[in-house]
Amino acid sequence: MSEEYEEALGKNENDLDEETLFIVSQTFKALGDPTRIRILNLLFNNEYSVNDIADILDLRQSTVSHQLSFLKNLRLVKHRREGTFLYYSHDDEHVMNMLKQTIEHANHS
Amino acid sequence: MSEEYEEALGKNENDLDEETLFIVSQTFKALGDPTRIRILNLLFNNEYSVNDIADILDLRQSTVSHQLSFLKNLRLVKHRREGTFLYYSHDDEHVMNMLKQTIEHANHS
DNA sequence: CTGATATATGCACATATGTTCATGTATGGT
DNA sequence: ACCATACATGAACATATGTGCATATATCAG
Repeated sequence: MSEEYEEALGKNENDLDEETLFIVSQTFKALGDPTRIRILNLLFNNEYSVNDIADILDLRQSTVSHQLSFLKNLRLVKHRREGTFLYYSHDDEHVMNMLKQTIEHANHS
Repeated sequence: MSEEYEEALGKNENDLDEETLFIVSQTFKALGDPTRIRILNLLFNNEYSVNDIADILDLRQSTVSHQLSFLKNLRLVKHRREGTFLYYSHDDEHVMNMLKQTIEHANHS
């Protein structure tokens, strides 16, 4: 048994509390789906309505709406109403930066 | 129809190619599970054998083994053999940095 | 070679997830 | 009030995912 092991056992200094674990996993889970990545990637520079997103990415309206709802619950996107239109935009700089970094990291590999 | 929309339609400058999409989503998916987060978090500073990890995190040996296999396929961890023991350690600084940042981000929120 | 320990792996199972269809709600125009 | 358009939502479905059991493989000691 290593000393590191003995050091780790008992103390849960090395482990994460349940709430942190939940928030972190939810955040990454949001970025773990191709459709949501495409949507967030589209929102990097501009805001778009639900139907705009569906048309540009060739997705069903309901699919986009469900995913935007998911992202909105996690406060990764926000929206602004204009008549019957809802214009969505990103709302978490930290997450958007991670996404950008990872996309770049993936592109030159 | 917005100008941004017209700008985006047709050009897929705004969309990601399939391979990038796959790599990025796989990477984030790896971080989207509480068990894998706990394992990677444990590996921040030290290497541990499979049974060490199972004992410390109170998980089944097969669960840990399965998840390490998952992480190893994505090159997020590597291992070093010593007799019958396999000592696992992290193998992707970029991913570990993202994890650390996100944990800190979650903790003071 | 045998036994003991450490780890990996295939299968089965329960649950989670993503998409679609159908329909509901909301807003504005006439 | 009615219709048209934009979006949301619930249910159903197929697929993906995480875990556990049982078993296979690997390495070493004797």
